[in-house]
Order: sequence, then structure tokens, then C-alpha cells
Amino acid sequence: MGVTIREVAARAGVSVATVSRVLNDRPDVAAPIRRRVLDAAAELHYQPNRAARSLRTRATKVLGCMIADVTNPFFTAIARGVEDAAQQAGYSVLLANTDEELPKEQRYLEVAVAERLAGVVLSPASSTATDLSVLAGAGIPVVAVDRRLQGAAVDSVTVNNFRAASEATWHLIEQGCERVAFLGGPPSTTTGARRLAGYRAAIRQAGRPDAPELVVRGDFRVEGGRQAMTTLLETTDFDGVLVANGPMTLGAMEVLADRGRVVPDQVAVVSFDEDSWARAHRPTLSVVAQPTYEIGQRAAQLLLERIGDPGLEPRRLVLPATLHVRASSLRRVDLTTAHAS
Amino acid sequence: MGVTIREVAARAGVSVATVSRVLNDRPDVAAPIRRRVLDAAAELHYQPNRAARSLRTRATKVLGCMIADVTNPFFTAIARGVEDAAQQAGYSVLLANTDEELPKEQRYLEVAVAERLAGVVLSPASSTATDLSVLAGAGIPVVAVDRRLQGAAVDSVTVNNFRAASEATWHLIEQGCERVAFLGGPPSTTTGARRLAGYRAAIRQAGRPDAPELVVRGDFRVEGGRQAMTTLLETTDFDGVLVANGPMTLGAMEVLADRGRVVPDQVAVVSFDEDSWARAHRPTLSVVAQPTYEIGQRAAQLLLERIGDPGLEPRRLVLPATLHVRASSLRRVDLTTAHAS
DNA sequence: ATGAAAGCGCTAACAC
DNA sequence: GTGTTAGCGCTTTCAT
Repeated sequence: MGVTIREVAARAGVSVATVSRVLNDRPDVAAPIRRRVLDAAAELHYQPNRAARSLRTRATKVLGCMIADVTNPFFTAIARGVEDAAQQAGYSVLLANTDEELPKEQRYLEVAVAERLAGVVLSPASSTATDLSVLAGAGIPVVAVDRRLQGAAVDSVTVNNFRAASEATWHLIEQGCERVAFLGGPPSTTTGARRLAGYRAAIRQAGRPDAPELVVRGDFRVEGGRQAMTTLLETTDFDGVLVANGPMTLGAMEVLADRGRVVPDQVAVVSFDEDSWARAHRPTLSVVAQPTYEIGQRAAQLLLERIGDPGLEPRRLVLPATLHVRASSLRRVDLTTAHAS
Repeated sequence: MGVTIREVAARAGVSVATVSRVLNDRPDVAAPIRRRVLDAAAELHYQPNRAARSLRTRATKVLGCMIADVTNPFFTAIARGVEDAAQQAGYSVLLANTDEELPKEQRYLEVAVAERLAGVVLSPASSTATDLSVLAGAGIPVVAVDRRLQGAAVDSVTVNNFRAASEATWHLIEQGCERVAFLGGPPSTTTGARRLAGYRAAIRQAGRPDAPELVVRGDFRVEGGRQAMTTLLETTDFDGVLVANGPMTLGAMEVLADRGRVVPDQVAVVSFDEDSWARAHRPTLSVVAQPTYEIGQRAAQLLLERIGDPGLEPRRLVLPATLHVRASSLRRVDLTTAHAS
């Protein structure tokens, strides 16, 4: 273990400086010498020592990817996108799980500094309370995914949550739902807030009364979905519901089934996030699908660009989310056509 | 950014060596000096430069976690376990996705060497073809999770797949299934092989003929499950099926539903892996649940122990998998009792 | 176009 | 107990 640049230099009959130049493909090396060095490196299975390199250059080739929940396919799909894009650029990815908890998130941001990460992709636990100052102090750039940061001038990749929620709500209204409920996420996240706002806008536009009992907030987890749906059932009547994320939908559907509520006849359901079970479930689940993998990819690209040029203006990418109508929200149409998409 | 040990030393009025000793809590430092150093470090917000440290010690505090599919909750739960245990011991974890592909896996093992990882938790893409020699050459220890490595003397954490598959098969037979099918994974993985063997053993013990058309192999993905179930339906009759993992079950259930097969009346289903949708699905899904989080945790612990003492004998942890009977496999019992888990 | 040499921040002998 | 000092493997002036 541990063949060094020195041995490669010896074998190629050149100096270590030349080897370094070749390895970082600097232009000013003669072609034949370049060849010799490359051959020597290959023969010796030379692997540069990254610790030494980053000690010298004061930079690592590692990105952080800090997401709320590795267990949620929505986030892991993002992580895959980040990883693939990073890999392609010769970067590795350190994955961390913030569990939506501010202190945990903060600890990981400190790890990012200690580890001298080149940059961080983050789904912030809170749009206001998340504190990026440690990173800023260390000059480590961030791009926010899924959620935005209030006031911080950081790049972000999101979808138009307001519009998507509003469209989904309209769809339920058009299906004849009289009382459309909303199972939301934590108000401290922009997704939680924007989706609620979109729902409310649609309700208002449709001339429906703004019934506060129709809105229940959860924590973006399965258990949160169970609780929220339980509360909803005990509190009020409703014949349609929009659920703010995948895991919550799971919990909500479970409770609905347990209580014998028939979907979509008694309750029409639309959910955020396309999980693989959405199509295996019966009735098939209508969802607002987000381009998760692409969100991750683009986030990593933005990050890499910013690492290359920290002076860039902050950019906000907004990707399209699309409503996939399936059986769980179709009330007037022949169900046999509902399998499409 | 970048306060060094030197500045801490200056502030505390001691030498860098003393600071280093305190920071690595060596015993031979006087208490008052220790305090002074700690205070100075805190005041300056000193963060050790890990690159410098690992360049010197020739070791990092980073573990690799290389799993087949970050999109599969089974694996991400393992990753969580690894991460938590690592975190607790002051290690970070680098997560990688092998996609069940040997070349991709190999590339990541090389990254592990280049990155000088302290150790790797790996779900090998193949029990025979996975080549650990790069790691061995670099002295990087491995622990295999979910699957074993043939012939390699590495630590492993698995469940008793043979027994679990056999139990699940028996359960289906006891439910009155005459022809129990098996949707399996790649034979190159030990899980694929052992689960098939367990199924076969149960079939034989029950005195049933060994019908090869009842066994279809997939690739552990949703699409693989779809294809396998499609093949099965077109090839033969069956009234019970054991599916070898979560994603495949999703695909299989989708096809079953599309073809109008009623579960459990026409086909009783038991699946490996407890996904969160298993209980939201109707009928609720019977599963062989594995202690995923614990698998990850224990794997990280084994790895950390081995990093501390490379001379340890190889250990094979076998954790219990438990059959959760729910509605999808209950044929004679009143379904109202089937919701229990 | 190539080489010599200085140091990145830290730890570990080795002195005292 | 504490300080001095020599590198770990690499990149990068500065010479040539």
C-alpha cells in the first residue's frame, strides 16, 4: 500500500514536479515524457493520496449531501442524482441524515467544515432557523434542495409547490369534492408553507369557505400521516384530501383503510411524491410527481459551478412538478381508464 | 478560516506537541495545562484539519457504505444504522450505490482505497465475483451485509435466509396453497441462493413435486418483479407466491392487480422485507421482516472493532428474521383478525 | 520544458 | 510532563 509520486518519478526517470504536472494535466509537459509518466503510474497502480493533496491545495473533492430522511425515496432519489453528477466530476459524496432536526443538522454542518467539504447540498430543516454561518465562515458553498432558505442568498433547486398544490386541489374540486382537506407538513419548511398556500388559493378561487378544520399539519413522516388523518376523521367531514408528501400519504391511507373509508368514492386522494408503491396500490394513487433525480443532479451541477466560481449570482432553479391522475382521485370517470400514466 | 494547532499553542502558551496531546487525550498532560489548551481551542473555534491528521497518521475517520440500491428502503435502513453507529464513534460515512453492478462496485472499491477509508460496509453484488483484493492490498477491512462472500474470510451480518424462506413457504402451504411459486433474486447473491434453497427445502419436505416452472428469477428491482410475475402468470398455475425482496414485490403486486388476481383468495402472497407500504396496502402484506437498522448498526460495530484490532477472527453475525402474517397470505381465517401484525 | 525545494497542519519520536 | 523537530505525500513557486 502507498506507492507515492516519488516512486512514479523514479520509474519514469523524471522529477516529482513533472509527475505532478502530468497528473493534473498541465499543458506544459512534452508528449513523450507525459507518456512515460502515465505508463509508470499505471504500472505501479499509483493512486494519489488525497489527504496530501488536499492538505496542500486546501480543498477536497468531496461534496456533502444532507437530507432530512434517507428512508424517504423522494430524498434518496435526489441523493442519487447528486451522487451521479458528483461522480462524473470526480467528486465523492458524504451522505448525512438530519432527521428534520435543527441540532443534528447543525452538527453535520460542523462536520462539513471539519472535513473541509468542497460544498454541500442541503434540504434545510427550517427555512428560517437553519444557520449556515459555520459554512459561510469556512467559505463552503451550499445549494438548497426541495426547500428554500429565507433571506439567505444561496442557490436552490425546487419545484413550484404553490402551483402544484393548487392544481392538485383544483383537480379534486373538479372531481366533485365538496370538502377538500389538506394534510400538510411542518410550517417551518417552505414546502410545507407553499403547498398549504397553493391549496388555500385554489379553495378560495373556487369560492369555498376557508375551513380551518380541514387543514391538519404533520411532520412529513408515516406516523405524522397516521396522526393527521386520525385527527381529521375525528374532527370533520371531507370527501377529498391532498397529502403533502409520500410517507404521510402512507400513514393516511392506512388509517383510511382501517376505518373502512372507500377511496375514491368516499374520499378522493391526491398525494405529493411519486413513490414506487403509488402504482402498485389499489386504487392506484394520484400524485404530484417531482423530478427528484434531476433535482439532485442539477443541484450538484449548480454547486460544482459555484465551487469553480464563488462570485456567481445566486440562482434559483424551479423545475416542473406534474400531476399524475390515477384512480384514487377519479370519481366520475370509468375506473378502467384510470390506470393510465 | 483555518486556525491551526500553532495558534492554539501560542494562545495557551504551550508547544504544539502539548496541544496535540491534549486534543488526542493522551494521559500525560497536567490538568491545568490541559484546561488552558482546551479553553484556547474553544475560544479560537479550533477545528483540526483532518487532511493533515490523516496524512500523518495514514488513516481517516471515514467509513464507506456501499449498497446495491439507495432507492430500496431495506438498504437505506441499513445505511442509517451504519451512519448512526459511525457517528457515535466519531466517524463519517461515504455512501455509494453499486446498482448491483460488478464494475461499478469495483470502481467504488478503488475510490475507497484512494480515499484511504478506514473500512467498508458492503452488500456485495456477487458472492463469488466481487473482488476485494484492492481493499485487501490497502489493508482496508470489510464487513459484508445482507449477503455473504464465498471463500473470503470477512465479517458478515446477515439473517438466516434459508430458514426464513422455508418458514414463509411452510406458512403458505399451511394456508392451503397447492402450488407455491417463488420469485427469486439473482443466483449470484447468497440471499438469492439461500432463499431459493429454503423455499425448495420446504416444498420437498411437504412432499410436493419440485416444479421448476414455479421458480422465476428477477433482479431485485421493481421491474424485475413485474417481469417475473408476468412470466409466472403466462407459464403456469399457482395459488401462492413467496417474493424475494421488497421492490420485486411491488412490481409483482402491480401485475397481479392488473390481471385481476385476487389476493389472497386466488393467490396468497408473502414477501421479504418490511416496507412501510406493507401495512398501507390492501390487503395488508405478509412479510419476512429483517432487523435492517440493527444489521447496519452491528455491521458498523464489527467494522470499528476490526479497525481497532485487525487480528480478530472473522465473525458471522446472523440476526433473526421474523414472519409477520397479515392479510395477503391468510386464506382460512376471518379477515377481520388479519390486521394484527 | 523540467527540476529543486519549500511547506500545507498535524503527530510521534526523541530530547530534556 | 513538556518542547523540538522531522517528516507524511503532494503542489507550486522559483530557477534553470
